[in-house]
Amino acid sequence: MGVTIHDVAREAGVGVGTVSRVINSSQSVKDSTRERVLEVIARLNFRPDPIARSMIRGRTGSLGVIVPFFTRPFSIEVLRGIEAATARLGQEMVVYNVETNGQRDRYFSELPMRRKVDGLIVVSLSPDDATALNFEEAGLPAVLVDAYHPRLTSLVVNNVEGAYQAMRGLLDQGHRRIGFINGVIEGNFKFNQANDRLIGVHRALAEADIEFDPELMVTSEWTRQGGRLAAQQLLTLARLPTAIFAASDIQALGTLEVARSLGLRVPDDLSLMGFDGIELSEILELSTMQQPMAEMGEIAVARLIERLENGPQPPQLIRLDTHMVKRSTIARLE
Amino acid sequence: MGVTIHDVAREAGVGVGTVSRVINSSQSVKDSTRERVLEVIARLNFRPDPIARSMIRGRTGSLGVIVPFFTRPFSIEVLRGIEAATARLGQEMVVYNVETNGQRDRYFSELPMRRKVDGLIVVSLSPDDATALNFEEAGLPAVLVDAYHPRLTSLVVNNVEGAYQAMRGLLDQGHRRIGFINGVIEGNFKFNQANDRLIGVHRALAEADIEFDPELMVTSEWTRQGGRLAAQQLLTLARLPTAIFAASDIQALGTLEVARSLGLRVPDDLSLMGFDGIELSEILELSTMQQPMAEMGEIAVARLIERLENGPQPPQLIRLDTHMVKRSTIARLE
DNA sequence: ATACAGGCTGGAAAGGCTTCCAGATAAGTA
DNA sequence: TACTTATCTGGAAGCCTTTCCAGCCTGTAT
Repeated sequence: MGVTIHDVAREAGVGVGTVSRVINSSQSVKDSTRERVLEVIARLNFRPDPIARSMIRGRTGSLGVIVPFFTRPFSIEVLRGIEAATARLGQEMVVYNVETNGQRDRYFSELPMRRKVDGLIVVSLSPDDATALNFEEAGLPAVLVDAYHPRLTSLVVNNVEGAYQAMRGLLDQGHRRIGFINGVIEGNFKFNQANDRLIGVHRALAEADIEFDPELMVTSEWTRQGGRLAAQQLLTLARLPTAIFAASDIQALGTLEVARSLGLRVPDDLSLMGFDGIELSEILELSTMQQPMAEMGEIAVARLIERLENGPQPPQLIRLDTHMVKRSTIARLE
Repeated sequence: MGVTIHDVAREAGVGVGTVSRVINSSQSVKDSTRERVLEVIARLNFRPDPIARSMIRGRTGSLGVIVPFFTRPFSIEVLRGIEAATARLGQEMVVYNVETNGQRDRYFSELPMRRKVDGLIVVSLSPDDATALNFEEAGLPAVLVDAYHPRLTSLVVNNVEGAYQAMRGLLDQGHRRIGFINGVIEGNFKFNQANDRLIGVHRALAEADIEFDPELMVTSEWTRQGGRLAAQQLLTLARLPTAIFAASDIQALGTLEVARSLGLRVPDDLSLMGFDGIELSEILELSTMQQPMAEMGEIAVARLIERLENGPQPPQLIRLDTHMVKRSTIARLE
């Protein structure tokens, strides 16, 4: 315990510089010397202290992830991709969970100061201009996943197109009266997925020449309970929708529960389409729009590391595709 | 960017020692001095570098979690508790996911060397003696969750009692022919939850004066697919069981799926009892034995921090209780 | 007026590594 | 043999804090 580079140097009869060069596999060390040092390192079971290393290198070897409600299936899937990529690259992943606006703001403003992580991945949260600038000035590379800011590399799914296709899936089965449960607009931050999905819905409707009926659109939280509340509203309308598109699988689950409790059979009485493609959707046999969640995590790490190795890069907007996975919650309307 | 304690000292016309004392709120600083320094700190937006700090303090402010398949619902729930506790204490949580024995062994042997975390929480993995000793010698405090080692503080659920009660729940409903799907024994490591649960099953059976029928006990992996395989075996027996107790909810899910595909109605044709109490069990209306997962995570952090503050403590075995939550997958056998 | 205790303060040392510069050695050239 | 060049190597400086020790300055007791 506590064996340092000096101990190794003394024991091997060389200078500390040489030991350092061996550790960092610099080529300008004579083979015979290298071997001697290596032998001592092994014998003493020496490991360079990562803290001292970061101290001088200015890199910690850790990547931070700021993620709201990290136990949400969506977050978990993204985290899975991030973890896989960081582990592969010998980096560590530290997760900053946010459940309140206060927490979010604190992390946004504090993290750049304490340089405890080399880079930041922000999931499902779009920083405001001041925050983005702050990241930049502090020299903390950041990439966004499922969120967007013009100054930061952002990974998003084509929400407009995804929602459009989801609606088309329903429309193509003959549905005309389709409920839409959207996610609630995020705090005071600008960009959000919800808006794009709404646009896609409108486009599909317009294309099918169906007039948008406001009472068919309900907004709720991105949760099971939110889905329940929204479905409750939709499924007690005087004129029932024959299908519902929920902006997330988790809201679709809530819808499913309400439908069941109301004695509505899915898909016979009600067709249902989700969004995300979390594992639950498979278990529930829920039709959905699949997002490449883990892949987004992996790409985010790759971008971050690239930025770390090669210095500042122009921000990039990376748009990935969703695809429909048809399961058994959709039926043709006779 | 890059403002150090020296800059502050110069700007405030004091020595670095004084600035340090102000930062660390030592009381031996004259009020007038303190204010002057504080003013400069605010003006320069100075934040002490956490790396330099850990360098000298020997504490990093991070806790590591070694967890197998961290996306498993069980792991996530434990992680949730850990995250909540660490965040509350201003610590960071870094997660080391393990998916192979190699990974596990590497983390076990490497982590104590690189002192990147102040302490370790090991979930669902029981270290062997050499590893436990290694932790000790390296001075890395570790606590185990859902795992056990005599030299380490361990948090477990009363698996014997839990399994016993689960079986009693079934027995009390008149079931006599009960299948048991157990989890597979973990690698070459000694302690495991599976064994205890088996003991509980035996006890309940013995008490009910039922002879143990080996063909009713199947072992599979702790996964959905494992559950499917086991259920497939159990539900194609010549004499079908009227109930099944699965050692985890996730295996119960697999069982549910096989039952459905075989045209067996749950609970009419087959009663089903799970173990864990993950969110999915609620969604599926699955009866189960609830473990206090998040709570285990919180307690683990508390113990670790206590150990960190107050120095070595004798290892403790903390046993928590499970409790039965009755939902709709169990019916009385007529 | 002198001595002394106590409160504050400055700054060197330490913590473990990497990097850079200069020196030493070996090899090559005239 | 004398001189260059290339290859290796040693060790000091530096990264940014905290801590410890010594010194300064008051105010108080004698």
